[in-house]
Amino acid sequence: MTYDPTVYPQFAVTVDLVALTLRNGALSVLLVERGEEPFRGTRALPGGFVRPDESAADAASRELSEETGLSIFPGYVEQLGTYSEPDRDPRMRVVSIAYVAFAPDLPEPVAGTDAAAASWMSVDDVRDLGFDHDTILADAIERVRSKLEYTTLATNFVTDPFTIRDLQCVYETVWGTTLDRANFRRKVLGTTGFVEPVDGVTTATGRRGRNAQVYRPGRAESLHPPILRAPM
Amino acid sequence: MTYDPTVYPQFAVTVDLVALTLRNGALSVLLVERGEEPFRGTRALPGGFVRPDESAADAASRELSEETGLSIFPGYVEQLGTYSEPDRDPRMRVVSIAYVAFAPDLPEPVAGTDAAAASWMSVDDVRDLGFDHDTILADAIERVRSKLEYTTLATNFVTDPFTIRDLQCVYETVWGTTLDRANFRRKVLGTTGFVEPVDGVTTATGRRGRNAQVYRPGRAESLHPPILRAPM
DNA sequence: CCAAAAGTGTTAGCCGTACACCCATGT
DNA sequence: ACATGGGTGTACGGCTAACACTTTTGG
Repeated sequence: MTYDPTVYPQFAVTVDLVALTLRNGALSVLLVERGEEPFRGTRALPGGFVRPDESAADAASRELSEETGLSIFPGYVEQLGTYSEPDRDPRMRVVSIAYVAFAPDLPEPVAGTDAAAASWMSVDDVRDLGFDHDTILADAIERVRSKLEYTTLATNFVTDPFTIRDLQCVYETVWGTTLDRANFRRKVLGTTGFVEPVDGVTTATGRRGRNAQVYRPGRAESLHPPILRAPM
Repeated sequence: MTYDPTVYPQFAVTVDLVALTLRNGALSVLLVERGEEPFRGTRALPGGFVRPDESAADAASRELSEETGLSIFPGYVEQLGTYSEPDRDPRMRVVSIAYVAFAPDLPEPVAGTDAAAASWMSVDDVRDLGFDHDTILADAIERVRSKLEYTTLATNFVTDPFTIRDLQCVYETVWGTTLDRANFRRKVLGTTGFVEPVDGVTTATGRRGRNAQVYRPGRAESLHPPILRAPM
């Protein structure tokens, strides 16, 4: 035992953000192009250092606002996991706490702000991110896919008055499958607290076809029974 | 923007361990009694600093071996989450990565080693741990309860040749419920890859009643369909 | 009228639940 | 013989999957 624990080692601690949304019918992630070494010119997940007086969750929320250019980020954020391989950053020892954010379709980041370098990209087109961010992104995608099964997470991908069909599109896009319309409707409406109807019809304009009832998110957070995707 | 990101702040990084096992028919956790401030004399989760050249997962495995006094820890370890509130350690800024370990019943930690101060305690009897360890333990218990539903985690709580009944006891103990014996058996055997039969009967000695077929863990890691506990 | 989308009905099969029953073993 | 625990059978209710049908709206 040659290790002296009274002198504890020092680490830099960062947050990395996997902000997910649905854009153009594809699950999309917010990426930045790095302006400095290492990995200058390659894409990476947004993120930054945790400050001495804030929690990692606070740092994640702060960075999300800065990177999207929105004063308050309108989605749901949860911790994904922590990545701590000694060589994951070539400069120094960095431990990074990754967060996943789920948001409805957001405006394109505005030039002239911190968010200028940020842009949305379909997760199917993402390859060769800097650091270990390919791994982090893969973990985040697996997280969102499985959380759709047994939580009401899907409501975080649509804006407040939404239709059952909107919800179905979330499931179909994230899972890459198709679902039976009638059965999906019954399943959602049969789960108390998943959605609540708003007493007014919608989308009377522009579209063909009958107008749809609109809903808001309900109070439930977990689904009993779950909505299972096909066993593969 | 008065923050200078070129001078990144320094943190201490630790791992905290929630080692769970089944002892005397109760879900039990490994605890240590702290020998120094802060929280001297109170119980806490085992853990320690991450060293400069190891990942957090390596640190978790190393600490588990040291605290249990076993050269190799015979269970399954996974990351639980990271706890980073600025005031969670009164001495300094510490970010702690928590791990959960699931193990079959292990021998009592041996005196005269690092593990001397460690002991198993039923989670129902645990209160007032130091730091934020009550929160971490609660998160770990919720994790194990939900992972029983949709993964083969239960096999990590029993030693290699086990019976279906042994598995059922894991579920009943962790969930605090009772399950129908016949239906549980069919569910387990009907899930391909959950368990594999060993061609020999068992426990011919000591017990009353018919001898039970013994099984080993299968290759599957996830359960389709899941074994759902009652909706509460 | 036709197309498109929302909403409802219906049926057959599967699965979960509950419980009864038989088999093997030790006292 | 009997108690104890392993293993099997079965019948019923509910849920799911698949698909047909009706209703509403725009072109």
